[in-house]
Amino acid sequence: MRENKPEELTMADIARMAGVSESTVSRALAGSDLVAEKTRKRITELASAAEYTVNEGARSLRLKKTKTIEVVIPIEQHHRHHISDPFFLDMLGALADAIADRDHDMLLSKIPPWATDKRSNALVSGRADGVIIIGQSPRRDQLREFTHAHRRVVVWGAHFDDEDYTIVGSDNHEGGRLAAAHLLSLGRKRIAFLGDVSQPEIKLRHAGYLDALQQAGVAADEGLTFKAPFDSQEAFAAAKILLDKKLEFDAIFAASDVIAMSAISALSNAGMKVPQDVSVVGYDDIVGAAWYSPALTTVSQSIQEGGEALVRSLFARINGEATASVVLPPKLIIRQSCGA
Amino acid sequence: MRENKPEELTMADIARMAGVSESTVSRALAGSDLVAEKTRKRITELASAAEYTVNEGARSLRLKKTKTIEVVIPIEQHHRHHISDPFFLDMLGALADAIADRDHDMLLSKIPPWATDKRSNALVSGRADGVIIIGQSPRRDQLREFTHAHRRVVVWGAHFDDEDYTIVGSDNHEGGRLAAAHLLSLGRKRIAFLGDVSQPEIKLRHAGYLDALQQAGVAADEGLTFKAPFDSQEAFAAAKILLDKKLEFDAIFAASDVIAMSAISALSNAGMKVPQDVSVVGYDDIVGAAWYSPALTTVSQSIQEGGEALVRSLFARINGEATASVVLPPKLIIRQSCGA
DNA sequence: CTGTTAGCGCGTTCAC
DNA sequence: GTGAACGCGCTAACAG
Repeated sequence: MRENKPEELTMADIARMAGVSESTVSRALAGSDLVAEKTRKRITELASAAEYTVNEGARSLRLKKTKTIEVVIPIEQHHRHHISDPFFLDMLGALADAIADRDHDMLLSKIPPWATDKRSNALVSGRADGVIIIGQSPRRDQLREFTHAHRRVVVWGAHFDDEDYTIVGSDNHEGGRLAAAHLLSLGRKRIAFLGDVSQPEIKLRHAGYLDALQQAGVAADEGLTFKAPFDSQEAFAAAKILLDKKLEFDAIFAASDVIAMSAISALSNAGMKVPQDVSVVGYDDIVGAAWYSPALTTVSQSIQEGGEALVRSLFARINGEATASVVLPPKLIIRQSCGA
Repeated sequence: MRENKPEELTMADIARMAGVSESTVSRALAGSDLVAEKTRKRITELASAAEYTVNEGARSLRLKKTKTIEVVIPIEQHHRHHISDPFFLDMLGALADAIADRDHDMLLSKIPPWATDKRSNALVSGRADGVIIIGQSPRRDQLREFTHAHRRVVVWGAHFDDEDYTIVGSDNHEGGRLAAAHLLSLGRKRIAFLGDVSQPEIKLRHAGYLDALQQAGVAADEGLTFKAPFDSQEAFAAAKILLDKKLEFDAIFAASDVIAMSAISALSNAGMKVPQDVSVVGYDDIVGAAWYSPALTTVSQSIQEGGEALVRSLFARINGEATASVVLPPKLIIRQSCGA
């Protein structure tokens, strides 16, 4: 196996080969017009022939820019079963595109930067120019402290009036309202809510759901709200409780598509039909939603735009500009799980 | 908003504050025992009080090690619909853990390193110490050329005798055999195959399926093999073709769980029951598989171990050790979609 | 045990 | 237009 080691080639080598100084090579490769057109051409050709590439590390050190963005995303493993909501992969894809478009690298981390037990904060250790955090962590205070201490940070999550950092996210309250309103318009009145309201985004979706009920003059039944975590297995369990308690209900608003699917499984195992017996609407519009059986009616978050907005805001902050939070409009996608 | 800028603190600053030389600070922070216990303690405390962190960029330049691993993963968007097989997220999570365990960073890229149109190869531009490539690309020749030119690379994929790079993956042939054998043991004989056999891994699963048929003395019907891509939408369409052609079949072996789920949707839309009318087995054991309705019988790839094996092999190669490819044993997970 | 010196690979003044 | 010198922040070799 032939072993090329072009990585050992340095700018000085190219300079020597071209019979010019390092400075000239540097300028030529940077496309500076301070260098004669013909020498520039000669140098660039020589460099590419030698498969030379500038050492980004050295360049970063000199320029004090790493051209990399850190993305912190809470993909965690639970026992043997992983919580792997497709939402995260979609978001990751969107971010990867937006970051690559700006010619930067993406550093992926599962651990929030304030958890200093492992590697230190990428921002202060000079490994990244900015940080995107997906989701307000369970420890809100730590997130707040971090965003206060560093300006090159944006976060994806729910909007609250008391947060003063830049946050990008969809209008969860409106999303919840849309879902419940749709269910109500179909004549459903006993709508169960499945989702962990201790999470900011879910809390807002729940609030929107309550508002829709109120607007429709339908009394909300506290007993129909289930604090189900974003985990298929436990969502399934929660749905079973709903059934076992023999509560009267004709619809389910699930805080995520994964929860919705798990609930539908539980229902069908119990012999109940969706949408005939109960209507179900999910949240996220993950890929599987359209091809589930029945196809899932759900609230779409336009993750693509979300990722782009996050990256745009972050670069603005890196450039010292002021940024406002952005609220993306959710969209109700009507398919078959509601029967209309 | 108070703006700390600890990132501007340099080692020289700490040295000055402590009244020692930079070298001593460097040694102290590195935990070297060449420095007196008490001065070391004084320095580390001073540093952490000042919220100083070593600049990793400068350190990398000096050490010629970046402590970061590039992961190339083909998460692509198709029109409006993304191909986001949960498999990738699971793999990403496993890799993130294995890489973090070794105190390294993870650079995520969607573009293979040989596509030089955008940023250059992270390996030669000194942004990463090694590369993990998920999946043999459609351009096998480019992958081969790349692996021949660089030694610090491992790839996840299918094993073929003619490949001479280090490859980690599960035994796809055996997986396919397991799935088909299970179906046959249930008395199913007309087993359709749904999967894109132009992909190496799928091709092997198909071969295993054919072997199982032969071992059982059941004639394979070429007409039952469908070249379905790994995309929910198109898998759904493929399943419909199967139905529309009114082919006689009593089972489906799908090359992925996503395909299996799509197929089940198509079947149930057509009024066919799973597993009563047709048995279905998938591949991957993604999270949703267990909570799907019916719960999916599938072949599990133990992605967790796969990720660990990839990283272990890569670090071995980085250290100059020779590495052999590793084949992980797949496991049949029996649930309800086969009726047994 | 500690300080001094040197240089990792590059971009950028400032001369010529 | 081009080159020489300097330094980004750090670690390692060499003295002492």
